[in-house]
Amino acid sequence: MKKEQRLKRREDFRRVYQHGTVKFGRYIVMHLLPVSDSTTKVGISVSKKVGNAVVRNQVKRRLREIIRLNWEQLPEQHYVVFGAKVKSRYASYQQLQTDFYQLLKV
RNA sequence: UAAGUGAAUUAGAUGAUCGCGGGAGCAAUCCUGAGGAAAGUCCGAGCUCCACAGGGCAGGAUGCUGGGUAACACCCAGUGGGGGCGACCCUAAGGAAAGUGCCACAGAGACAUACCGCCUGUUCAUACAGGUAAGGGUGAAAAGGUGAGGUAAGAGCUCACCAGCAAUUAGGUGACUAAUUGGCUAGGCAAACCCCAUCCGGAGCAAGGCCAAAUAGGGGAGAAGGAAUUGCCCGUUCCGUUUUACUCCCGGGUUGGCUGCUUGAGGCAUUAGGCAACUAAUGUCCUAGAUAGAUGAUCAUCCUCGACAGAACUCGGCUUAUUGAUUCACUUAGCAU
Repeated sequence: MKKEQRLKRREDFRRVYQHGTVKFGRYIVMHLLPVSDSTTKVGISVSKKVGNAVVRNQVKRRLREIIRLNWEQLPEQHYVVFGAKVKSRYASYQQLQTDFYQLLKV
């Protein structure tokens, strides 16, 4: 994931949460918002409920890896925010990946 | 061999593919990239800004001695006390004749007191008066303890030993220790207030600096005094008393980029000093700097693959969490020689 592919500003996150559509998976939550003036950007959110800093980092890295390898499958010209559910701390890489594919299909 | 005590080390490795942060380079590419606790934010400093002639009070911290350090509540070496057969471990350990306060329940009595008992006197007797801390009972704690003498009964009343106190002498830088002598003595709690000694400005990298953008030069109230001296007072300084100083309230705007940002009371080795903590000299090494926040995924091999856990200005400590090993020194018990 390059820097320009990331969603950074607090304002952008708020827009996606307020106006976007939501899809729930087993371990992940996906927020989608179509935008006209930008390419696709992705943000990851892992709350402190998931675990301590080590656990949160692990979940973030796995999600980032999955997103990087499947970048082509994401919709174009969208802001996407992935949120990790509390269960995700027990999920393996494969489980997260299958969850990710299912969310994209729906 | 078993049980144990005290230290120290390590924190998976190697290779392949894809991928991320930082640095160098025109580029290809190369180099580099989390911990022993990075944690808790509990102490102490550096650094930055604010304030600062000075004095006093309040408040806080520390509390056996000597040393180490930039500093500390930390470390080292000792002293006293407590625990363990021992290696060793624990210890907020100044002052109780400056004052105040507290000592539950029980008990006659918790700091000045005779409940039972014992003895003496008066009395036929009950009872009363006096003496008495040896015995009983209560309690965490009750007039130093044990033995002997002594006495109406007793009591450091007398003596011996032990404990405690004071003085002298000796040793030690000192906490203190030892010996001798003396008078034989009326609790505990200061992690209760307090007293004594020593030390102490405030806020923190979202500190602070630069650049850019944006908004505003506003409205209302108080007002002859106000502000600074970051708790208070004295003192000092500054501004204002002609609406304009100043204070409070309302309203409006900004939270982008660069910098601070990693070379430091730094690590390692040798030598010298010191019991040690540590210090000095010389040589050598450069080892993260992100900002929605960089270390992952998959596979193979080795030996079973591991716990706690993720830098956010930087150091020195403390405390807490924790797996599997390895090494060294020592103690006790048993067996063999």
